Amino acid sequence: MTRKKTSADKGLDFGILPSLAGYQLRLAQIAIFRDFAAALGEFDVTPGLFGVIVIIDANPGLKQSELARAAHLDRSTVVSVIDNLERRGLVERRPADNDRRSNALVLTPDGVALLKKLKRRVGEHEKRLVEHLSEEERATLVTLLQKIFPEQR
Amino acid sequence: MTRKKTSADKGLDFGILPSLAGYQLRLAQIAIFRDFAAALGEFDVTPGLFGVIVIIDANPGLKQSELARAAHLDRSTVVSVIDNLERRGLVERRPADNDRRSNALVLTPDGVALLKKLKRRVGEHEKRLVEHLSEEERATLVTLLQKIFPEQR
DNA sequence: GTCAAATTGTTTGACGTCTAACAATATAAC
DNA sequence: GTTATATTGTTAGACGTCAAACAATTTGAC
Repeated sequence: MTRKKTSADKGLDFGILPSLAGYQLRLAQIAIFRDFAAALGEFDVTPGLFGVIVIIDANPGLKQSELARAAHLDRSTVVSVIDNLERRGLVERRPADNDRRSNALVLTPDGVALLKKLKRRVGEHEKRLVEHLSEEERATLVTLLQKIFPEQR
Repeated sequence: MTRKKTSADKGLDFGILPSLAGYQLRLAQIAIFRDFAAALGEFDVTPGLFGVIVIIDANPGLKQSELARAAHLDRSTVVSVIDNLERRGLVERRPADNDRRSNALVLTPDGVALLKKLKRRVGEHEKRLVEHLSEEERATLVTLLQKIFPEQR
């Protein structure tokens, strides 16, 4: 027996949680988000927002719906995300060719410039993230992560 | 060169994202959340809420602040979480001994009964989660995850 | 013992996300 | 060609989370 339920000391009992891969992943995610926010807080950019900017940069002219699918966001969420980025002058909605319903998304020069700074910060963040992993372990981690619900991507 | 930026086909370019461990972790997390929601949607329980119930069960009488720290939630978030669980008759706030500021949290019999059902569902979910991993790979994954920002836990 | 500092639970307001509904437009069936 | 169906962007409403401020209470310094 490792720990009595009724123990009065500060060490809490986490029940089955630590044995669940989903829980460990969630813990890692929370820690990552914290470090990411601390590293990029000055720019008001979350991991999700960073992903959106990278995807627009790599696919100029893509439509909001395509962005939604790529970034695992709802179409309605993309509306407010792009509202946000457009208000900040980082992204532009242009009329799309051949489809008067759609907007073609492009990064503005300011957006491109910001992305450059963000990439440097994210690089440093990523370095801290894998600080206690060897390069081989890092590669293994990525491989294993990709084996989780691969049918969903 | 693997893909032209200006390609007009559906395959989007994800830029540096796939090379980031943080991004792969985020993708896995999103997929896990989806499956969890599908598996437990009927009970209106998220991974975080499940964790809260497990922790209360394993540490009856703990205070809201202790729960907040354990579950990585803000104190103010715990208020609404417990409001929710108390409204559903799953958790009870009792006056704590020796501290008139604090509440001692305990699961009601209904809460204990629900937890039992939840655990079965979560077990099935966890099984799907590691479906494409060998037992050894699963253990490795957990070990590697624990090496990410270990100082934060 | 008194009084400053810390802790606890709470409220309020903000933010990001989702779902459901809608109008405009495009596509497919016939 | 006309008409039904699907897709796109949007709004409105809900939910979960956080941070800041607050009153009640406890703890610690002296």
